Parts: sequence; structure tokens; C-alpha cells
Amino acid sequence: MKVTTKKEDFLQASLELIHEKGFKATTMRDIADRMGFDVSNSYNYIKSKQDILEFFLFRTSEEFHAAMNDILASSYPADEKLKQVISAHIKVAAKKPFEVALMVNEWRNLKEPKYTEYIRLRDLYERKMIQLLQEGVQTKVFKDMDVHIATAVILSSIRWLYTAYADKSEAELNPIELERQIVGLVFNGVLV
Amino acid sequence: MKVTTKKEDFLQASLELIHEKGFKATTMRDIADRMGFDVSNSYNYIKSKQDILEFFLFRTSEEFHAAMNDILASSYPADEKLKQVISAHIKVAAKKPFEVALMVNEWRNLKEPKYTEYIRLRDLYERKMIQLLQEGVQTKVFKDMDVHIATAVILSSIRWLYTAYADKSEAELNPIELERQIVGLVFNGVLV
DNA sequence: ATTTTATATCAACAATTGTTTATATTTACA
DNA sequence: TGTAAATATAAACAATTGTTGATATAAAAT
Repeated sequence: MKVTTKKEDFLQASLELIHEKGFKATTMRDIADRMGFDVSNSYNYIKSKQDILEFFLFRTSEEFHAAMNDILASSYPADEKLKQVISAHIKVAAKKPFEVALMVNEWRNLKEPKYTEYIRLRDLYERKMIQLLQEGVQTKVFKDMDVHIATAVILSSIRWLYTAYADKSEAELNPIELERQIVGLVFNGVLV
Repeated sequence: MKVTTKKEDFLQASLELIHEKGFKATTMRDIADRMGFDVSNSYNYIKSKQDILEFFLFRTSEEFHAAMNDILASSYPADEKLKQVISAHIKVAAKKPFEVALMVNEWRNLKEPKYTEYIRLRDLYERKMIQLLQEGVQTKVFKDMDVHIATAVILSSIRWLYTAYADKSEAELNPIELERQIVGLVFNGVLV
């Protein structure tokens, strides 16, 4: 009958509050208030405030990496791989907009050694993307371009996606059409 | 002889510290320490901590709007206008990376009524961009596309630019070549 | 030379913060 | 039924924070 545990409820409340106010601005008392109990009770569910951030950041990072790894390991040509990476991003952003928001906005608040560990995961993801683009350039699927800049541009261009789903206003956005539009832009640009 | 005032020095130190640690994590004592004087002396230079944030955010926002307005008011075709907007972004990011970092990362820390005021400026800028793209679609310079999504993608894709200049490591990045690469991607995409 | 102005320190404040300890109550299970 | 686990509160802590007031000195302007 019970579909979520109390700990999951607590983490979810934390996630939403952090998304609304930011990690530093969200106090343990804020979270406890939303849960309807005293601050001290929060520590029956997590070890520390930092742990909340770490939990979501590394879990969602793992999700992105898993998708990326499967795509890279496939035998699809580079353009199809890129399309699938974009597709995967849209799926995660649509399903877990608050988690993605955390990844975009709050990773700076990690403390050592988790901070360095997270940066390393970020860099690794970026390198995988560079590798994908390089493969595409070598196989003449992509044009000859600076793959580092292209990676930064492409990754950045899909970073806003979570906002489309976190702000309920635009939540009716059709993921299929969204993907079509973004892939169209990344593949062929804006010119006719 | 004196090229900067003490107040300008103070604001610059604040800016760099906020960029390093984040606005909330930067204390008035941090800034005073870097300036080499007591906290209380800081209040001879600014009214409050919030004022530091507001100062940079609205000043730099103004800079972006001014550039955008000039470009929109010109008689260039839409593609040339878009190229100039991208060019303007690169110029500002190269010249004031820390200010741009603040715009990207710290606007959430504004308090009412400045928060709402700032959001309004952001939305206005986005609407100007939508208008530019719409103009391009109508004049058949740009392909038929969802201009809202395209705006989000393009604006997001140039938001990372400041990192290339804030982190000294990549500071040797040639702005001319950077612009060429980004315009190439935005105009024609990655495909051959 | 005298008066502003700019620049600085010291001490203290009230509020907020993450966290702990001790303890109570409720729920689930053997 | 009894016992262990889960869930809760109350009270307090030490540290940090933005900010103020009183006061002193150095520099600039009159």
C-alpha cells in the first residue's frame, strides 16, 4: 500500500525546497517545517545537510553516465549517437527536473572530497562527448570543427531543458517535438 | 595617477570572491580580509551585501540590453543580427567574465523587489531574441522552426562562454576563432 | 590652519544555523 | 503480548552572520 517511505518523502521535500530557494538558502528547519515535524527529527533520515546534496547529485550523475556509456558502446554512427544523447537528456530532464536543476545549480556547494569527485565525473562526461564528436568528424559524419567548443556549445544548449519541466507552466511541452526541434538545430542550425 | 578608487577595488574584490565561493558563501568578513581591513570598514563603501550583487547584476544586464537594442534597431538581415548578438556576448564574456558568471549563477540571491525586476529584464531580453528569430523566419533567412525553443537553445548555448575566460587556463582562447566556430554551429549545425 | 572627508578599528548586537543529546511515543514484528 | 525499530519532541550548543555605533586617524579641501 505504502508507495513511498518516509525517508523518500523527506528527500523529495528537500529536493523541491532546494530547487525553490537554493541549497544554501534552504535550512534544515525549512525542510522539517514542510514535513510537519521538528528539525531534530530530520536527523533520523539523513546524516547531514551535505548528504542530501550528495545523494541527489551523484545518483543523477550516475544516470547520465549510464545512458552515455550505453550509447557510446553501440555501433550506431556518430550522428545517431548524438541524437540519442540528446534524447536521453530530454528524458531525464522531463522525468527528474529538480534533480537536473540541482546538478546545474548546486554542485558548487559540495565540499571536499566530494567536490573534486563530482568535478571529475563532470569532466569525464564532457570527455565522452568530445570523443563522440571526434568520432563523427573522423567518419565525415560531422563537419570539420573544434570539437571542444562544439561540446561546450551542445552540452550548454541542452542544460536549460530542466526549466521547461520544473516550471509547471511549460510542462505541456511535447518531448517528441522538443527532441525534433533541438536535434534539428544541433544538426543543421538555424539557416534554411 | 590613481587609476581605481578604493570603492572600485572593494567591489572588484567582492566580485572575484563571489565568483570563487558563491554569493551566499562569501561573507563580508571574507571580502574585508582580502582588502586587508576590518569588516566594519566595508560599510564605508557599500550599504549592504545585497547592494554588491545588485550593482553588478543590473549594470551588466544593462550592457547586454544596450548591445541587443542597437543590433535590433539596425537594418541588417536577421542572420547578420544574430551573428552580432553572438559576437556581443563573446565580447562581454571575454571582457567581464566574473560579471557574466554572476548573472548566470547568482541572480537567484536577489531579494524582492529587485528579484522581480531582474527577472523582468531577463524575460525582456529573451523576448527580443525571439523577435529576432521570428523576423528571420518570416524573411526566409532562418528555417521554419519553434522560435521559443530555438531561443532557449541559442541563449543557453552561449551561456557557458564566461567559463572560457574566468578560468585562466583557457584564457588564450582566440575570440575571433571562437566566434567563427559558434556562429558556424548555430547557423549550420554539426552535420557536413 | 582649520574643517571636512575618507579611511580605519574595536566591540557588540540579535538572529540564524547545523547538529547533538536525552527522552518520549508510536508502529511493526516475533 | 512484549520487544525492537521507527518516529517524534524539547532544549540546548557553539559558531557564524550581517550590521551598527562610537571613535580614532590620515588625507584633502577650504
